[in-house]
Amino acid sequence: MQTSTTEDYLKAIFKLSGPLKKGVSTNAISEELSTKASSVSDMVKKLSDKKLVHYVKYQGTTLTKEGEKIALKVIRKHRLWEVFLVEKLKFGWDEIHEIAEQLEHIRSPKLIDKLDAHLGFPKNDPHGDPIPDKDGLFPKLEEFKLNELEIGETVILIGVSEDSKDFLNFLDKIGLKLGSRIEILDYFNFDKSIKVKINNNSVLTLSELVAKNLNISKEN
Amino acid sequence: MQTSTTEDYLKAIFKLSGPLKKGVSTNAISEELSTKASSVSDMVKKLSDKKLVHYVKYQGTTLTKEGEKIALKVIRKHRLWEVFLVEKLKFGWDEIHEIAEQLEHIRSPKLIDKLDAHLGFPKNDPHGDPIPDKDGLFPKLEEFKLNELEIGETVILIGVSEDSKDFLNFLDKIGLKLGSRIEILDYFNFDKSIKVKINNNSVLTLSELVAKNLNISKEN
DNA sequence: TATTTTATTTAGATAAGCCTAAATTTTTTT
DNA sequence: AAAAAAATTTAGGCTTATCTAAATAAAATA
Repeated sequence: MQTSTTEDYLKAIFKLSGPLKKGVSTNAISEELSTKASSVSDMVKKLSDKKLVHYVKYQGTTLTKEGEKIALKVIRKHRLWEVFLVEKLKFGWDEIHEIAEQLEHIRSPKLIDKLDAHLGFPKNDPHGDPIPDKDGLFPKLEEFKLNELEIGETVILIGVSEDSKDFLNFLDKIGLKLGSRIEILDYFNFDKSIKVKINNNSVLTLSELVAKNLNISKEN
Repeated sequence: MQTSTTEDYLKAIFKLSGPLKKGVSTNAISEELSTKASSVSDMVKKLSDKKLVHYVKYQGTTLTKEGEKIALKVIRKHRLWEVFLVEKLKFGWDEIHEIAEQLEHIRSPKLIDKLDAHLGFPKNDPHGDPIPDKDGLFPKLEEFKLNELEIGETVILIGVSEDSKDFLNFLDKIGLKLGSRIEILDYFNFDKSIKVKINNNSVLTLSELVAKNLNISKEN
């Protein structure tokens, strides 16, 4: 049975890993949890002993299957409690985070299932974030094509519908990878090309053909 | 800001002090909290440094004003959460104690006030125990023990003084619930057992131990 | 490439709570 | 009142999670 500190670490690592499950730096964790890097070094070593994370010195940390399972349970609890605080207790959505940070550590599977039922099995928390189900699965992401969006939206690349070498090389060249953030800047009707900003960085224009082959999703 | 261990100690001392605010022995505390006497010795010394208890070596412990204030806040939270678990989440009254033991440590004055309102400002928890108000005051109500009555009287079960699973299961088995009507049929002096009729229905004999742990009231 | 800067890890302490074993005080029994 | 028993406290350790300061590795820059 893990401590609530362990749960906080796993949750932080999950959050920082992002959709691509990238390795997380010691400094990033220490900032997220407001502790010192040395404390994090200590702790990830211990989590590694418990097989909750993969950790190689100087090379960042990722969650194991088991670690992710725990993280998702905590996130589920956090978000369900947030729904409770807003829907039932009439809190403002801006004052619930700290309270949910405490409630998320309450240990009782039966409690969280009953809470879930009491709330009508919500799919999202008051901030719009998805609530993992009992098995740690997020409600399925709605997939879009890049050319089905509005100007101003920001999305994440989650796949491609075309896997020719040419196409993949092209994506590589413009710096688009799975998990890349794409912001829609403009849409040119005459040839249906789309001006985008990639990873808050380079700005370029994608042809309709390219846009149609990018599978994207709103952030999770 | 006190830790949840501190809160557990203060709550235990409050409970063990009884209505006469008697000094509490180290052993009694260690038994209540399932720790060793030596740990309690350590701890009460620290609580004394923080002015939460009066402690004189070998002479027992009592709460200070401040210590009692904190204890009452924790008890208030515990009992309000118990109401929530039974009324809103439909838990059985015999399965809520452990969960409330955790919830009672959640820190947020606003949360507990909103919870109180959400529940309709209840005066008693599901076991019938009174809930202290925001200022730590108990609602005044006339309570009796079952073994303090005359033959022929009829009363209502409003609470229990013992919440072990065994006891609650026992009550369940003989059909005693909060609100049950109990008629005193006979009183056997030799072992102080009491013959009663429950809900105008079953007739049985309750031992002195059981009788002492039933809180009853003449009105409803 | 050499040097500087940044990130990370190690070493050594600390505080809270808990434990066992031994010492001491209080209470009970003879 | 003396001896035995019970209750309590002290001494010395342990674990978790934290910290500061120093050492080391990696990355960035000249």
